Amino acid sequence: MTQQVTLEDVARLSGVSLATASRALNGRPGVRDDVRLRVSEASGRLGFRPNRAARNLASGRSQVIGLVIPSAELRVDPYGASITHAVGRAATGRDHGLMLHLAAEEPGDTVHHILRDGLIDGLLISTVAIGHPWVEELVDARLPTVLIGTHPTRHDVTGVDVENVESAATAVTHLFEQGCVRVATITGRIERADARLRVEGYRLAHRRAGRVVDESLIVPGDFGRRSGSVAAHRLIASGVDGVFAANDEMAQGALWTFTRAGVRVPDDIAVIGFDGTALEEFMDPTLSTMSQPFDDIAAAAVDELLARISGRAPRPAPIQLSPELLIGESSRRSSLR
Amino acid sequence: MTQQVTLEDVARLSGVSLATASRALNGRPGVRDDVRLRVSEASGRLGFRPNRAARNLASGRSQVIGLVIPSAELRVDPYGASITHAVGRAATGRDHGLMLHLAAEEPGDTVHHILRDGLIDGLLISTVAIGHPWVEELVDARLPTVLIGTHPTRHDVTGVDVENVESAATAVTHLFEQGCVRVATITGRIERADARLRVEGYRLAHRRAGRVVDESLIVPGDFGRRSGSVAAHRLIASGVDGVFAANDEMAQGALWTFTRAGVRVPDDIAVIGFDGTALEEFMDPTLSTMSQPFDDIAAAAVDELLARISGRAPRPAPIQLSPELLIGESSRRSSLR
DNA sequence: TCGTAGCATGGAAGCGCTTCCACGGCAACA
DNA sequence: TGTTGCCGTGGAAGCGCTTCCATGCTACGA
Repeated sequence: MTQQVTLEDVARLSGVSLATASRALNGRPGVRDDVRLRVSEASGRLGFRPNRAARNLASGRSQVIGLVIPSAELRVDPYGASITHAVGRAATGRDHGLMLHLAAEEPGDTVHHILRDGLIDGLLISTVAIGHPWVEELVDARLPTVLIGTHPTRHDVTGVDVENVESAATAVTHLFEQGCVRVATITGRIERADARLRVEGYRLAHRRAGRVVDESLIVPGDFGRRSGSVAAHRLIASGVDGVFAANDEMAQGALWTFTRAGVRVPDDIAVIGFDGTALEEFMDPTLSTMSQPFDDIAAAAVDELLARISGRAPRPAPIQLSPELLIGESSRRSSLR
Repeated sequence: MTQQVTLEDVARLSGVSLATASRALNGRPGVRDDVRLRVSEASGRLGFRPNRAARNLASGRSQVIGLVIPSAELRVDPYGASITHAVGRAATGRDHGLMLHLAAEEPGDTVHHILRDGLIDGLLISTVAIGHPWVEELVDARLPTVLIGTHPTRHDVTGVDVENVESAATAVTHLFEQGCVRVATITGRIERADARLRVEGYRLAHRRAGRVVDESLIVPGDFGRRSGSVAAHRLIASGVDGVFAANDEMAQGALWTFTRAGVRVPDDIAVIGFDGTALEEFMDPTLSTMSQPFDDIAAAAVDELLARISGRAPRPAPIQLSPELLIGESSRRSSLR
């Protein structure tokens, strides 16, 4: 019903065999130019749309890649939307479709679905999903896979990520440069590699500045807005004058708490986040952040995945990109410079 | 490579024919219970994963539906993420995959991609995409389609939406109840049906309250945060004490402008939005809104689409759901009650 | 002039599954 | 006991495409 014009029709109309018609339309070599033209013209005239399923079955490739992202992330964290968006663009730009797999909490079920859904050539797994036990199963399945993010333990699979340590250090150093002397950090879920690496960057910045880290200022969070708010509460009494939150959501939560508590940002406490998901405009104050190059990350991830799918598989090696320091009002202390 | 266990292996191991094995695994009638059990056991033992492409080719169904959503929407408007998320859940819950189609600005290309991608059984088109000229092409393609939202002109295709007029009226009435006497509205892109319907609701509320609409208080916006901010600027001098924004993004933009300008919310001006995409917590002040039942919308849309796919196609009729009034600080005027 | 390489083309075999149809066996009926 | 009918099963024909292989042709060099 949806399909009726088949390759055979095209072949017949252009007076060639199925084989030739197929070759002509797929740009395979060994077809005379005039024939190719005739076929493609016939195809156009008939409104031929190749049946993907058949092509997939015959060729073993579907031209579709999957993206696994935890259900909750897409809903509440702009990071998920940003990544999804960027991956979608990247996939489309490379003539591939994108199957979205929302990973529920229940483990096995998801994996089963994804693998059974078989019709994907490869899989992209978002950071936020890494650490879920079922991710292991996926990675172990014989399906080309690339992570978006850094896996805490496994190095047998390629991950594309921002350079977390150096970026976090940049953020903290920026606070130092604004005159902050006592800088805290609100961490992400510490099981996650990126969360740990950002703490490491926090330490690195201190080391570089010749300062000593006050361990009590490393406050655990979970990347959620609420946890940023809670952490901020704890920090108000601790005499800090700068806060580096491991993502923008927590930074926003902290900002909210500070504002409510009458703490002036950035004058009393300067704040900087990470990700670049909070629109820099239309917040009060606008948020400083390390903005992730989502499009570049997605492009790199998709390219890497396609390479693996087509067998051009270099050995797994992390790909790292650099975020950009965006200075907003939450950390700009003109008075203190 | 990714696939090696075929139905034939399962059939052989369980000592039945392909036909029976297929029937057994698909729950088709006409298979003795013990045979069915034997087959499913063999399937499990071999780790059989049916090849989707083959199944699709043979059955003509792919168990995959597509979601079209404008590229930009997913990135900047939480509405897109919310819808995508909800649809993903709904599709998965009904044992269907979800292909994500990010609609670029360029028209033809997108359509071509989507249709060529053929391997979807049906299509969901998000509100935000409605109005784009290429949507017409999609709707006209012989592919089951359901809209999420209301199409401004076409009624030959089913749409699932919130009851916009009544909901908008509820929001505005709520402002009246808080003591507002001069209420403005910031509209969405007026080409869109929902934008128009919400203005209609705004008028309806006035009519019900026996008030007359001041046309100058109907300020055009485009659903973007910035336009809310710009509109708010215009409104500050107009002596309004209440604003109904056609979505939360614009409400947030307005809130930002008001706060910057020293206008107290809700005391000077009360604000209410629409959508429920702004987290009600962690804003200052927290935003009142008409919260859309995203999950219900998605479920209804997917169900409707699946019905059409399987031929159980009732004639196109809009399905309408009701949002919920969530009262936040931006409109709660305890002092005035 | 013949042999041979090389190219464009067609034939046909699948890819792995679903499903129509025919068949054999059994129970229920006359 | 013979007939009818149903149920469970297997055979086999595709679904629409890709691709291997064989074929015929042209063009070239010997």
